[in-house]
Amino acid sequence: MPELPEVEHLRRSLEPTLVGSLVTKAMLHRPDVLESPSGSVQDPERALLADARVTGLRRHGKQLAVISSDGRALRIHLGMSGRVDVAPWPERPSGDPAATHCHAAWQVRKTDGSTWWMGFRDPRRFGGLLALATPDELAELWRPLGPDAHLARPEDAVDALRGRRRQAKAALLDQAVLAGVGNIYADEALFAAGVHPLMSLHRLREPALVRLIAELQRILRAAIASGGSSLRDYRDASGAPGWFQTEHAVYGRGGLPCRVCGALLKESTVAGRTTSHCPRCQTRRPARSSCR
DNA sequence: CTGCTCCCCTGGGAGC
DNA sequence: TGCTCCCAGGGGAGCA
Repeated sequence: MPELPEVEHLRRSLEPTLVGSLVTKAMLHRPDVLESPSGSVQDPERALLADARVTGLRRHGKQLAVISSDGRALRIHLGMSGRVDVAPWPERPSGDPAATHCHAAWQVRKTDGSTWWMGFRDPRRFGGLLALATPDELAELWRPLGPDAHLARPEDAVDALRGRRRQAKAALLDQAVLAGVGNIYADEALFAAGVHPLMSLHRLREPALVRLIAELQRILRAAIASGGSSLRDYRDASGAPGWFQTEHAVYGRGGLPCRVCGALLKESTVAGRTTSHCPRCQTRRPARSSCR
């Protein structure tokens, strides 16, 4: 599961293959991973953009959408374990372990005449594909989401958080507040900003909110530049892992010493998710943060 | 509104 | 080597 940086890295790595290309074949191996806003899908191949010319790849938060010239779009959500792979056609041999849990596949032809294979794999099937018939349907789908955590202007992201009576971590994880932040980057941003995960946002002063967003966006940018964090499943479209996980200051480091102050990081459950934070660097009153 | 709990599903690692 | 238990990047539903 990929969070925003992994999805953005995927979007960028798919662009050279997909944008401008023609979808010459679409295959659905597992019907229940494909839905439409109304629920059922009558014509799976058309829903998967068969015969479409791809004009762009858009991302909002953790969701990716393949846009075609006739208005159709396909929303890809990776869930916890989703991946999209591309490889030169013909399709990888069936014995290839990389072909397991491949629920949908495409053949695309680039303008240079080369033919490529693309596959959507998702072992846990928390992700999925959603077929949109028009640009309006995509807009409607994304309307409930908060501003994209990476693309939003800092002041707009601060607006999204300001005044909410919620625990800071719960708010960051809520896609309707700010889109794209998941468990890793929520913990990392809170640590970098010196904010305790249980701190109520409405008790944060303006400078603390500004700092939280600044640190969050800085970390997201750095993670995107690193190709994202690879824990277990995540790989980009060419199968390469990211390496941002080596930069994690708190995520997955419960019980280990804080890299800033040396205190032992605490692990707990916040908003239903495993959370680690530094008891010394992340106070409930971030204005008095003792580190950095 | 907010926060819980439970559920969806498979695979990998730890411990016995 | 094999079994069981627990955990995992996400998100939605139902309930207090």
